[in-house]
Amino acid sequence: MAKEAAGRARPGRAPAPAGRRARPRQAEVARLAGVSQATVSLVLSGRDLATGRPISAETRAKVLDAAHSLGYVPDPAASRLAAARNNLLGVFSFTATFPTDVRHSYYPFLVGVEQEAAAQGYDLVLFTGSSTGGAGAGGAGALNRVRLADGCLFLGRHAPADELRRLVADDFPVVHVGRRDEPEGLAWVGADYVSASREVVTALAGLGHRRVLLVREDDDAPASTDRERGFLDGLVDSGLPAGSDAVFRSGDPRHDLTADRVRAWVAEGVTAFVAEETDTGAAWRALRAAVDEAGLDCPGQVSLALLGSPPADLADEPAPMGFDIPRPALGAEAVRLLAARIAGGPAEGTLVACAFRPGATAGPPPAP
Amino acid sequence: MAKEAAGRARPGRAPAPAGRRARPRQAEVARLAGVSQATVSLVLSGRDLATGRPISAETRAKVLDAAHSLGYVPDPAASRLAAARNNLLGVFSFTATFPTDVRHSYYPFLVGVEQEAAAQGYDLVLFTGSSTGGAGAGGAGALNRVRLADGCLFLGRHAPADELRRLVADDFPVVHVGRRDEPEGLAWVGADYVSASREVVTALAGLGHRRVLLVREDDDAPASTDRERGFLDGLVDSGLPAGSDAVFRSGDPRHDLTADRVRAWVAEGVTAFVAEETDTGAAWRALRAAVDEAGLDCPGQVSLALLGSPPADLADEPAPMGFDIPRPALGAEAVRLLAARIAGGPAEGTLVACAFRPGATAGPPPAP
DNA sequence: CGCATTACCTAATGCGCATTAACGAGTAAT
DNA sequence: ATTACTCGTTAATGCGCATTAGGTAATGCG
Repeated sequence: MAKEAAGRARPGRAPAPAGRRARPRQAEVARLAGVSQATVSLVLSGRDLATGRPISAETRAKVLDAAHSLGYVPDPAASRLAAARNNLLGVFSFTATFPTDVRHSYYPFLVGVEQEAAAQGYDLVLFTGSSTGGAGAGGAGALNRVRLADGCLFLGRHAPADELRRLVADDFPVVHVGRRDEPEGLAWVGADYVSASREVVTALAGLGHRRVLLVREDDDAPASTDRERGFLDGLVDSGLPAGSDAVFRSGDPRHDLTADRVRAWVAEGVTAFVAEETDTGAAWRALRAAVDEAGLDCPGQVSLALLGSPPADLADEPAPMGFDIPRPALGAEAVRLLAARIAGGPAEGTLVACAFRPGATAGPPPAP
Repeated sequence: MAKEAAGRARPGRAPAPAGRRARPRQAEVARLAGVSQATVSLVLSGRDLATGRPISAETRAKVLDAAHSLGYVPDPAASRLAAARNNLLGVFSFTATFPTDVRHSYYPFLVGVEQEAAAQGYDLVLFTGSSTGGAGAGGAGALNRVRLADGCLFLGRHAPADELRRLVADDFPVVHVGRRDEPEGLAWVGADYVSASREVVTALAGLGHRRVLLVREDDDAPASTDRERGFLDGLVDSGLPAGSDAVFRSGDPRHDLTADRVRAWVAEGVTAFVAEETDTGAAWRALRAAVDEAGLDCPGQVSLALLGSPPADLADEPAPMGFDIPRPALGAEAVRLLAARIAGGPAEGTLVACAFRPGATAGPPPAP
């Protein structure tokens, strides 16, 4: 393995790619402090104190001073390559981040993420779904860019299962935001729709309602399924009939949910309606419209509830009974879980409780 | 530089950190394809075609096959280390980033930043003012953390001049969001308040107003100065008197701007009032309140305009005439400028045009 | 006073990839 | 046949950092 002693050429890197050469390396710090690069590494990583590796206070000070005066910052790529960590947490979003309607869900989440990340000593790397930067080509291995960070959060329903699976299989710390069973061993955090929905139904029952109807769309996402389950659980808990006629499922609520139909239900004894929350809020909109058109007074003659938050454009209307997804809390919890994963913790799923919202659309049922 | 031939120890890395060892390296691909690692790198990066470095089709195919069958994905950390750049753009905010009131200005900006960054092939690193991650201590050299990125955007008025100066002096690519003259050679992007303000005045003049008054706070930030200049320019352009009595400056508009004073101005012939925009919106609030209290009908008896966007809590009132800062555009422009800086471009300042907003608070002056 | 500690520090090495001088094999030109 | 190239591929090297076996004073012990 001896090197050729002869005067071979020296390939390697070109001297200086012109750009900025200002960023100081550990070597410069070492030179300035009059020590070796290894010592600089030891001091700056604090590994000396932690592992009982003795470094004299004088040397420490010299190194620290030199590093500070040079404005030294470790190169994250190098740290990472050297099998350490870089205090960077990735955030990869699959949803279109930009349309205005997402503003209301993505940002609050980010607030929580940022706060908790800061608390844990991490900075954030925002990976953009459409970005083609970095190594792999745009579409295919785009997800691999995240490996630069110590771990990564994934947002949005459309995370490609196979790529995620690969990451998980390689034991790269990943946390998905939103319940997800797909890749085995994937950690996730999600809102507890089941409990929150149950609570809404319980509140309605507590007000005296005996017949409650759920209006939901024709979608089998976990978010929908969970809400229905919670709804039915709530009915059962309150001793109310939870048959299949307690749920009205429609692929197009705007057309199927007519005023006539609402009147018919009311005639049958239904006094409260519950709508699931979706991206578009179609079920809720249809319900409101139908009730209005049927000439029914909302808190007076029928009670309404929404299993989630109202769409942004209806924010100025009186708040419906329902619950709010604690997005900042969700973000914070995701970060906590991710940090735990990075530290070697298990890949578990975590539910975060939603906040019940009494609202102004529910009251006692009308006297018979 | 000859290596010690003697049987020295071999320190280096521990054999295998247990965890993820499954990921194939270029070396494995090379072995499977029966070529060298260098060839794999050349083929996979496509650098052979680009730089005219010829690689036989046969070899290419062998390498590609091997890579595919092994599920090879490049390690971004290694790529970035070897390439001396990391395709990371920093975003450092000095304002409290996440408190609710900033929500409305920070996020739209970030939208533009992210979009343009993605387009340019960069990912984003969000540095948090309070985060203590990384090497340097928290408070003092916190700004140095940003050096981990290829360049950095700075938001907020309170960027410490000396630290910024240091970065600029080291030729670290920096772009400040908001006009700024402080550190010589600092690149910045800002909204063109001068033109936008002038446009508002011109619109008012076009409606027939001959006496227009600017209400501003007692602050000499560029943002305020620019607005005043644009205001005065607009008056001059329209052949209106632009004396010092066209501007009312107050350290505390809430107390100084009374209904009586407004009545007096109106009696003197003032038919339109313009308020500058500030963080708190104090001038605009005071103006609205005083006009209301004076019992003046807004579009009818006096016209009002705001040099900027109304504060978030007044978003539901009728939109005032004025202009909107195109925050996404500003963000995008900032990224473009930063990318140019990284590529070795000059440190220039750039203005982005604001969008005129007709609003509903201005009309023709009342007949005399 | 000689040898074993102890306290501090440094040399050497590799992580995975990109880069480039150089080399071997053809092929064309002299 | 020797030189002059072109083509295709490889060996060697380093990016910046972390890691660890030693080395070298300074100190302890009998």
